[in-house]
Amino acid sequence: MKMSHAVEQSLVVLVMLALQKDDLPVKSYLLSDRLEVSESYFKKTMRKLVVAGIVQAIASKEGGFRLARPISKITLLDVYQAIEGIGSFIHSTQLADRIFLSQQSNKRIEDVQQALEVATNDVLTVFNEAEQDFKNRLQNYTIAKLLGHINVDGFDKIDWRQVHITVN
Amino acid sequence: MKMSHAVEQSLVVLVMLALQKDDLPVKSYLLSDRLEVSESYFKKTMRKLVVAGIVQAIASKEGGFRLARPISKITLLDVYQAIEGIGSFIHSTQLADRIFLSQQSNKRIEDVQQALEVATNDVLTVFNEAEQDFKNRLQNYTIAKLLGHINVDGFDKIDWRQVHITVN
DNA sequence: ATGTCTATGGATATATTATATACACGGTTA
DNA sequence: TAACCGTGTATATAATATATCCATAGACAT
Repeated sequence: MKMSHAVEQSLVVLVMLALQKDDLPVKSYLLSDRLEVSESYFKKTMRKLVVAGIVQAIASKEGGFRLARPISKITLLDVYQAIEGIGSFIHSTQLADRIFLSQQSNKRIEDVQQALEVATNDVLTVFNEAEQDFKNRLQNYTIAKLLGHINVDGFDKIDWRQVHITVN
Repeated sequence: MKMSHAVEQSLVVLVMLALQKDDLPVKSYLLSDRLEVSESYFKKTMRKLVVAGIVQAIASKEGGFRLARPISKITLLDVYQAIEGIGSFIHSTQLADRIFLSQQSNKRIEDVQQALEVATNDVLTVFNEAEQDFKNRLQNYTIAKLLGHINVDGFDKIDWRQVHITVN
């Protein structure tokens, strides 16, 4: 159970785009070079962010990627789910139901069996609650919150399209 | 990012062993048959629980597996970590440090850069906190708690070594 | 409208992990 | 000591993550 590297890569890219001077689109190879990942793989990752409505893609000369909405409306959960999907990371087979089926009909057996099904269903409930705790924490942090130290609307912007980092 | 089926399987097995009559060891093929997994794979899973000190293995005729400690001292986190490992599910590459290295020396650039590193490190911090939330929830539930409905020390025990479920 | 450069989508390849199987070995108990 | 069980190793298969290539479609500048 490991989280994809694409999640961390996406978050770094979003921080970069948030600081892009004049909100100009940045080409994929410029970003993938800095991240030290292949451009092809990077573009597939970015596509997921496009589908999720987090970034905007411009297919044209002088095109590239830029943010699709304000960083105050992009949570860590949005990014996580754009990459990992919205489903749960617990695949719930109905294991308990198959295990405790009784061949006999007997009042006491049925009682034990029902209690067992309750117990095993509770296992899934607890895991789902734990996963929800995880996701709730991610939802409480936006990119804007992470960049709280930086005056994003000020003049400390960077033009990633230049080779060297510049400040206007 | 998916959790292994072995976690759910392990928990079901622990519930079964907790209800085993007279705490007698249960052979692996009896358990793997009920779980509908291969015996070989199942034994590898059980080995992890042995190493973690959760179950005890008896290699002998009339041997098998039984619980190594009381179910009040086996948490869902113990089982999760026995299968998935102790480590984090976030592989922390030091991505941020490689991205924002500046070639120039400039006071304002250094300031922005430092803020960026703070921001990207905060990303990892939040994810680690979220993971900790997940694990804290699991640690708060023991097998005993899940079986709260059942009188475990009473007479409603089951002998999984019999083909049919029996109640003494 | 046309040309240019970009993202897109499909096909495919490789690496890693999860799941599965077979078997020789050693250990424990009856 | 004999019988049986878990252990360890080697190996196979499935699924997924990561990576690459290339043909195509789309947007912008002119």
